[in-house]
Amino acid sequence: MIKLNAKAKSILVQASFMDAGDEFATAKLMEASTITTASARTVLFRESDQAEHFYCVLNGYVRLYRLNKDCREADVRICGPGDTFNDCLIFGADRYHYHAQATENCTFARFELSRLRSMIEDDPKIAKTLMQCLSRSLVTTLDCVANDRLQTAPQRVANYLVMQCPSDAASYSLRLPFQKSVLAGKLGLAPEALSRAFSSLRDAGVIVCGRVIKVNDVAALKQF
Amino acid sequence: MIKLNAKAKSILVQASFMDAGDEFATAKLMEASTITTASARTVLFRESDQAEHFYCVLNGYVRLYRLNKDCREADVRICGPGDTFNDCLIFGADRYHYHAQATENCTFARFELSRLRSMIEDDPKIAKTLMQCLSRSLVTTLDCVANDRLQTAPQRVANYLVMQCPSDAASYSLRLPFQKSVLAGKLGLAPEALSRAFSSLRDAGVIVCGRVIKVNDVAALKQF
DNA sequence: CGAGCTATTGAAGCAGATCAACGGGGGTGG
DNA sequence: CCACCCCCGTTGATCTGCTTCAATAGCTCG
Repeated sequence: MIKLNAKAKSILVQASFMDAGDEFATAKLMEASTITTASARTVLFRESDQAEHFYCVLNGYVRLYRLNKDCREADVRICGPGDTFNDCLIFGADRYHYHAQATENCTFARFELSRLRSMIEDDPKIAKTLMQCLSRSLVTTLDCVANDRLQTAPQRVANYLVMQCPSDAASYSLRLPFQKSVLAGKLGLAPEALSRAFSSLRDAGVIVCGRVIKVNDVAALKQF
Repeated sequence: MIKLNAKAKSILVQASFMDAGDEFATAKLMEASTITTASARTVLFRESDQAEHFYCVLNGYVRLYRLNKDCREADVRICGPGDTFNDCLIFGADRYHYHAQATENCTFARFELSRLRSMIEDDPKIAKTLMQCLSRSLVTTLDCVANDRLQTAPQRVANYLVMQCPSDAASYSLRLPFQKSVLAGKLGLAPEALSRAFSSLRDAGVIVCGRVIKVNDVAALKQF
């Protein structure tokens, strides 16, 4: 166990999952957390392992994914700084629903599920906080289903770029916070399909240069 | 407003979303509910309408769906008796995230979001109940993403049939509780694709006769 | 500077959507 | 009660979009 350093603490406090409680509730949660790290490609847990922890990502990105019987992988979610996962286990099954793998060196705040359960019984503020986590996870996942079912590859990419756009900017530049293959997985695409989607957006003023993506006309992307 | 009749009440009590609270909490929830009905094809609310209610289905099936900009529809979830929806709005956005339409004549227990919020603050048991709802919704939706991304049409149908199978039966017969087009939407398929998926399962001992489906070999389906 | 991984591009194959036509069953009205 | 009609479901044909496979180029990190 590593003691909370200043940066981790600040991310944890800023993480939206903390912002519902009052100071007292925040302090209690903070005190119940254990900071852990995982190096790139580490598998944090596997589907149907005994469930033990709820996580809040402080640093890096985590893939949550499933396997089919041919062992092909499909991401169900990518979690970055401030995101929580395993919220569905607090009052749910006692087994993980997916595999989790660090895409790079990562830092987490980790909470024992059993301890969270008893904190919730005692403090409605904490319950509220965790309900907000659950809501966010659910909305994210619903959006994912809708996007998968309604949008083509270029539309998904355009949509992602629009979502990342700082408010009301007409054009902007973005450095991807992870590898393109991670973005492909997040969007439910093969890496090749992502690459082709980017090229098809070139006409709409999207210029890709390594991890840096330049969006010349946000409004045009929204049409896509 | 319609008074709870015996059947509606029994479904509501049995609905898993009630089973976490003690009798007192259950009574409070029951008292806060309004029973409403919707006739076939009624749209209950539309995406980005002002959010007002949390629902528990007592009877019938509801489609939750989104539209793309060409107005093509895609279901994100089908809710039947005992299922809840709009749990993500209790501590979330103040707008609906999808359209909702009754696929047939339906009955619901409906709760005002604002009232639920204050009940949660007062009673941790109710918070726990609603967290279980949220967890169930989230798991269902995660499964949906994973299935969409990992399985072909026949596999999705096989999986659905296996899920409906009474525990450990070697063979069984099922009457679909809704139209095939609803099942198609639930599985993220066009109706034609569902039809073809059924025929491709004929070799695996699946016989379709109108709404009745006979599954001769559940084990064989699990392989699919 | 080299090794290995990441990304791009091309070609081929496949799964599912879409369009169109037809058959049957259930509901409605006469 | 019967007949009609509409809608649901099926089947066939075509088309699009994505995956898969393969080869190559570029990056990153020892």
